[in-house]
Amino acid sequence: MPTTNRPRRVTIDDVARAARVSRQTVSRAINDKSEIDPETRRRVLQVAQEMGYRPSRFARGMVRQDVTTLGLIIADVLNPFFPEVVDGVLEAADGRGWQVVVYATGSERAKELAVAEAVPKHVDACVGFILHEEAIRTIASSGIPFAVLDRRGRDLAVAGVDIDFRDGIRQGLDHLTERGHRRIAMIDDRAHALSGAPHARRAAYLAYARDHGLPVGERWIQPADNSTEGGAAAMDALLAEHPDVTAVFAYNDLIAIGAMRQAMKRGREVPGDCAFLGFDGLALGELVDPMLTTLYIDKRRFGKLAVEQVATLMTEPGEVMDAVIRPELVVRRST
Amino acid sequence: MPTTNRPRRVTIDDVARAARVSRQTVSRAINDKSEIDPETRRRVLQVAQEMGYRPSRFARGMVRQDVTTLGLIIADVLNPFFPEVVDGVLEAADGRGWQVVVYATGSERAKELAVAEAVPKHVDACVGFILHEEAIRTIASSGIPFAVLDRRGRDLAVAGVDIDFRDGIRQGLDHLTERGHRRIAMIDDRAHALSGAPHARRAAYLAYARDHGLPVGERWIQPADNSTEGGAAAMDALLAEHPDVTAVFAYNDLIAIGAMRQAMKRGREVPGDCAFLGFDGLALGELVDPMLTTLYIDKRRFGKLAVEQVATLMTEPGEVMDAVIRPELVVRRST
DNA sequence: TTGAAAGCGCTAACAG
DNA sequence: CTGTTAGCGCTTTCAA
Repeated sequence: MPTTNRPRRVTIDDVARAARVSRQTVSRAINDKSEIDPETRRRVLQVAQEMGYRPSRFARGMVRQDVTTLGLIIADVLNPFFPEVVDGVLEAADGRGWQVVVYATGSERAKELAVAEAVPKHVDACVGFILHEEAIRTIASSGIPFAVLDRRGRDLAVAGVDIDFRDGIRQGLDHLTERGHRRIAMIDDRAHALSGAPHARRAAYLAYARDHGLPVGERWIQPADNSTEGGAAAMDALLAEHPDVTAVFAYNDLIAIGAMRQAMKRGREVPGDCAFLGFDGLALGELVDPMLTTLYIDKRRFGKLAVEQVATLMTEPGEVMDAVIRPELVVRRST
Repeated sequence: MPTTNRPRRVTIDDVARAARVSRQTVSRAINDKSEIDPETRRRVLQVAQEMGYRPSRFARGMVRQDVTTLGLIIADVLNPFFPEVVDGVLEAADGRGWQVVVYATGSERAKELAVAEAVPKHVDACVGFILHEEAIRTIASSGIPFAVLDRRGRDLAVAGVDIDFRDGIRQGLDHLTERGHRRIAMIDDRAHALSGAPHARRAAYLAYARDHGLPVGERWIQPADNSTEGGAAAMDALLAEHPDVTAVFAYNDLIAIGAMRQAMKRGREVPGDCAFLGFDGLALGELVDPMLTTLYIDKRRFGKLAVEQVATLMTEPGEVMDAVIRPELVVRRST
């Protein structure tokens, strides 16, 4: 067996002993305090370095209650919607000196629940984009300051940010009908539709169609996976069922782009034969051809607002705040 | 003044006292241990809930040394290169039950140094995409397990992943020369060029041009901001200086896309008048028109490998590993 | 400038 | 099933 065999971590006491000083003095050296002889400090630091000493962040955190860690729950970093939200959150957190721990759930129920269970043990506060209400409740009931990133009008007693989908969709569909469109289909996010979560986009689309006497309804809603590939596949299905469609309103830009490209591949001219309207306002929308008309939402602000809410909750516990983000129609070439 | 005035946090002892049990029993209830009467548990949980008790993660971490927190340093989430890296890191970390704390530096020297200084205090291990060597050294010397995400062939005694830019660029430029191109310009990342960090892409481009007698060199390198806008601006500058350019090799896909679109706006046909070659292989490259030829690198794997390296370092301290990612030429329509 | 004592809040191990 | 005893590793008093 080896001569040295200590799985135990090197502690401040070990260093103190080796440097022949009190652990207090080691602490002073490590933390760069002033009340210490420069020479002593040098020696202590030297010894600490050699021994590979690293202060335990738990022991330190225990006595100085000053670091705040924020949990950030998102669905999927690969969906370009989220990096912008994350950026807003990181910036707001950084401004407060907070650490940010990121969790991705893929919006899967089991994963959301698992994260909801674990998160409160590891962070001081949390903001999250969460589909399943049960997961939201789990976090809320843990008692940590918490804001949902997409309250979707849920009347839970939880702080959060709402996006005014209804108004956004009115803007978007007004725009399409003004351009003369009537057979406006919707390509929806399948996972969202199946989750049982409130679905303002879908509801607003149906309500608008009804109120304006458009010849469309449930049967003009085509489900899709949340990706460009999903949008493409859904477009094929849509064209098969409703070849006379003249405009498509998509759940988001990613799906819209996939659908639009597929339509073009199938020989449709955009926007001549079929117009496309997205939702989110991804940077991506300006890079495709034709550039995508979309309902822009300020995703960085979205993230920031949620952080501001939990910041308030840290001082004003129990407060239930809300904030609303209003989408803005950005007309480009696809409509 | 208010009757209740306790800024002090509710501790396990407070709950124990209120529930008239030992704090051990409270601990058992909170942690869902089996050795406890269900009725006692219920009561204790109830009291804890009412008092707003939340276990201190520091105190807990102190006695159970089981949570591992990984620091992840990136430049910018908004650059689509990073979400993929982050995804790989999150997945690898999640598989090990690790938490991930994310820091964005914008590759700015001051910010990188600040993060490098702070990170070791807050995490157990770290992987980072860091431009400035001084920041790398700071983290390395802190003693935490650490792997750089982009070692760039630096001969530091630090674990990390290398990307074989030299080979990638050979593949890319071979492809362009086979297509008959000779006046191949490069659009470079200005910040990288100015940082003093090793710059394999630039070096490989120049070496290739020299070795193959291409009529280009330093003066055919145009600096750009790292964005599509940056690429567009650089393309204008490039066309002004070298109107006879027939192909552009860009620092990355983002810049390539910006440059390509600008060239088209200026009346150049792509790839007829001017071909474009990117680097990174972003999903984005398939969405633009024409689709971008690029040197694909597996960014998720990139992140994963780095995590594997620090995982090894946790058990095998001091080991200096490396891994290499080889770019792969993906020929699409822009060349 | 240095050291000794006193906890921070929690759980593991053992005893009852 | 429940309580008691020991720390986990560090910093903040306070004295020397």
